[in-house]
This record gives sequence, structure tokens and C-alpha cells, in this order.
Amino acid sequence: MQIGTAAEASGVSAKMIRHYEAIGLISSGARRINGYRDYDSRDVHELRFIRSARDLGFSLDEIRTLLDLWRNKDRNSRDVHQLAARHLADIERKIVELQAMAATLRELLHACHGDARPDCPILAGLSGKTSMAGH
Amino acid sequence: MQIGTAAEASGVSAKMIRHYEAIGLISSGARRINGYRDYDSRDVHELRFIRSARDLGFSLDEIRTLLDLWRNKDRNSRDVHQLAARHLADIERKIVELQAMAATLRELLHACHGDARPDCPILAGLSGKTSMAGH
DNA sequence: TCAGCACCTTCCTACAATGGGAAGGTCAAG
DNA sequence: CTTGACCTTCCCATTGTAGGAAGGTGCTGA
Repeated sequence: MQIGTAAEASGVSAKMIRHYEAIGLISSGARRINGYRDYDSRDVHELRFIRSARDLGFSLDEIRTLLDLWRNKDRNSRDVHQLAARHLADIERKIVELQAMAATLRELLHACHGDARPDCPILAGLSGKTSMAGH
Repeated sequence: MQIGTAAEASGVSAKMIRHYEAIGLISSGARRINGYRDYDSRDVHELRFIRSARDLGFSLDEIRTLLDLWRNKDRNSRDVHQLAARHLADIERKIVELQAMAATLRELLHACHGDARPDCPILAGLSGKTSMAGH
């Protein structure tokens, strides 16, 4: 099948499929006589794997490792577990960060009347006249 | 004061101060005879404002608007409130997304024994053999 | 048979925010 | 007069994705 069909079937855009090939995430597979890339269901399967991993927030570099492990039948499930656990920890850290931001914003929003008057605790907070959560 | 001092005082790196000037976020202020940028406490105050807003996750584009509102004494606190509320909603949406990812990851991690054996529900999940949370 | 359209190819550009580094100018202390 | 710590500009890299230009391919309908 052509790249467009593989894109549709996998949920990865044709643009991205070419990109993944360019950075060596997927192999430079077969070409037809006209130079068009040719894909089969295994390729689509792999693309879907990548797509799922992206949806879970794995970076392309992490996915590179995951793909290696996926292809390697002698792998250790410990390696996968470790990678995923580290990634989960990253996400949890990010959530905590965002929650801190959200809490501060909610506080500021609560204090700001939000009408036609110019005085605004949000701006005051940003300008450092109020307690602010650090980075 | 020189850029390095302003950087230290504001928590914004010299590199970023130059960048903010280049993109017009802050004005191209005075230069000394030798071509060095010169800053005063008002500049530092503005940089700290930017820094705080960045810490709260505002984009430089949003900060551009916030700075305009901050400088404009005839502003409407409603505008600030609206901008901040929208930003808070963005953050909350992002938190929900990350929490969904984390939940799926935790499920997969829970199912994966993570030892020397090769079979791994995490890889199976990514390859689509298990229920996965969509994007 | 040719026109048109949908597809494909490569290559370059952009985004957002930040950092790294090179090549060179400036200034104060020793 | 050298050394070192600043400063200047300019270019490049990052991460993941998209847009677009310029050109080739191939099917379909008139």
C-alpha cells in the first residue's frame, strides 16, 4: 500500500512517517518502480505501535528503545518496565508542576474581580507584590 | 546595570533577555557608549514580571498581552481575568490528559512482571493487543 | 489522446522557548 | 601589557509537527 493508505490505517500522518524513516525510527523499506514507498500490514502495525506510544507521551527517543525491545524476542521485560516506570514518574512530576500552577492561578483569579476597573491582583501577583509559587 | 546583573536580579538569563528584546517583548532600551545594554530597576521589575508569568506557564505571546495590560493604566481587569482564566483552563485540560496517560501507564506497569522473562503486557498494550486510552 | 486530479517524491521553512558556542570588542585589576 | 570577566552579534541545536514549493506518476473521463 502507499504511504497515504498506511497513514490513514495507522493514524500517523504521511509527513511523520517520512520523518520517522529519516531519523531511523523505522527502516527505509521497499520502494516501487516509480519510487513510491510501499507498506504492508506489519509496517502499519509498527506505526500503530509508535502512535500508541506517542499517545502515552513517550518521546521518539524512548520509542526507539521500545521498538528495539519489541522487535527483540530475547528481551527482558524488566527493561520495558523500567523505561515505562521512569516515563510515568516524569508524567507525575509534570502533573504536580501543572497543579501548582493551576492552584496559584486559581488564587489570583479568585482575588481579581474581573470587571471594568483597572486594579487587578493578577497583574500585581505577577509583578511580585504577592506570594508566588516558585518554579 | 549590565545585562548580567539584570539577569541575576530577575532570574531571566542574559540570553533570554536579548531574545525577548529581539522579538519585541521588551523594548530595545538604552545602550552605553561601548554598546553594552543598560538596565535600571524598572527593567528588572518587568523582567521579573515576565519570569513569574513564565513560571505560571503563560506563553510569550500571552505575556505580550499581559505586559500591555500591565503598562496600560486604563486597562480593564476583566481582560486580565479572561486571559488568565483561559490559561487556567488550558492547564487543567493538560492535567487531565496527563492523568489519563498516567492511569494507562500504571495499568500496564501493574500487569508487567518486569523480570527476566520477555513477555510484556506493556509492549502488547502498545502494539494494540489491549485496551488503550485514545488520544 | 490529452486534461485534470489525486497522489507521490524531495527539500526548505516554520513554530516555541531555550541553550551552546564562536569570533570579536571592552574594561578593570594586577 | 596581559589576563579574565564581562559584553556584542550571529549561527546552530533541540522536539515533534506542519505547510508549502517544485516536480514526477498514474488513473479516469471526455
